[in-house]
Amino acid sequence: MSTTREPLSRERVVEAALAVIDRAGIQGCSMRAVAGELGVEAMSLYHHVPGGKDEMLDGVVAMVQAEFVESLDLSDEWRQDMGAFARAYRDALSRHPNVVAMIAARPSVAYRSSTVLVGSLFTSMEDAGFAREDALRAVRVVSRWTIGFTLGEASAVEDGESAGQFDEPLLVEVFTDIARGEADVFEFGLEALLDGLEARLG
Amino acid sequence: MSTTREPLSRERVVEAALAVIDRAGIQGCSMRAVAGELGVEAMSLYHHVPGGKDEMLDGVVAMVQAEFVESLDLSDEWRQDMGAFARAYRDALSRHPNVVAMIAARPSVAYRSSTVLVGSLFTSMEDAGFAREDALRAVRVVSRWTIGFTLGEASAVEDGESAGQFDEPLLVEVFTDIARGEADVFEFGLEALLDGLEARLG
DNA sequence: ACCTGAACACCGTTCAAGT
DNA sequence: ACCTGAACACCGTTCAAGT
Repeated sequence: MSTTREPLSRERVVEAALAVIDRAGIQGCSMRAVAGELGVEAMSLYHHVPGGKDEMLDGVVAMVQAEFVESLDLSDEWRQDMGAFARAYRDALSRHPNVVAMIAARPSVAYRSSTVLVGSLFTSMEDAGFAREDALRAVRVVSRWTIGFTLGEASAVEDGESAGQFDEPLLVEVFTDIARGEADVFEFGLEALLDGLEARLG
Repeated sequence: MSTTREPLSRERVVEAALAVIDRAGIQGCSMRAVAGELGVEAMSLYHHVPGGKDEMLDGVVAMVQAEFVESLDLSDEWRQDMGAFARAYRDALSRHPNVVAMIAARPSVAYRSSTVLVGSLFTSMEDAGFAREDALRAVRVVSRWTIGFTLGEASAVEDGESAGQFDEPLLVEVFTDIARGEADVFEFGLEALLDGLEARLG
């Protein structure tokens, strides 16, 4: 431990919270634990996150979301961009599996921090010939689907380990499959969905 | 309040927990609150739910899931059954919006209580000519998609009320749309996904 | 057998006090 | 200005004790 007294800040608090969540889950993310991560007392956090724990967790969601948005290159070709969006989103969420459920429960925080992205996808689709209404729906369907899929995936990993406990052969098969990883199921579903959207063009 | 001393049971405890969750959310579902619902002290619950709060919440998920599975009639025609499955699932989850996030975080409990259903969908698809692998994937994709969609929908209702707070016109539009209800977005996405799956036949 | 009172080790948060 | 000690009102859970 260095004695350097880097001063606390909103960003450092949120970073520490993300580190604790990645390591110990949301359950383990008490104000006291985050403070401990920073070598500080719990009460100090409130000076930088006045809204308390809720604001801190909102900050964590926004940070993960921002990481992902910045990592994404768009081409203005709707199908490619939709695919890139879904795959990059899944990648980002896989790096922080314990955050996925938080994102799912805070869609407005997620939308807010990806305005540019959603807007770009939306105009790409309109340019390609989708009805305005369908473009709006499609963006929401794909982002929802990706969150939903990754959410299940995040909690399925631990469940997969107990596949043998099922007495129904089909369930054993399903959960063994899950434990092997889900990348191909994700691709299968994504392509099916994009095919279905493409059929609605014009 | 009658003085009838209907004895406590596992089922009554789980029912009371569901009632509290529907009314006050998961946050409000403390052991003390559930006990209060039953006119009993918190410590009494442990005699009927030895695993404590976790087991109680698992029971709530299983109960909502069972309600839904029992309400569903299947026809053995895969596309119709997939659609009926997704729509009935969304309906059931809409009746208990505060439970949706719990289901998303407990996929194994959900699967366990719908073995028969998953098995039936699976064989319908195989009968229709889907490869075994694709049928497995398809069942998972559709159930995930439905959970993910409904999850966002459940928390979007409250978010929709604050649509005006966004400074980006597109976001205002998106969230106003959400507040109006999402049935048509659900139908749009579901039909697109089923179209995409159908294209993979044979 | 079923229920409970008191207690333990936690939690988020407040607020007056320290430097 | 920034941090903290002590305290408050909660929480899940244990266990010996009551009926």
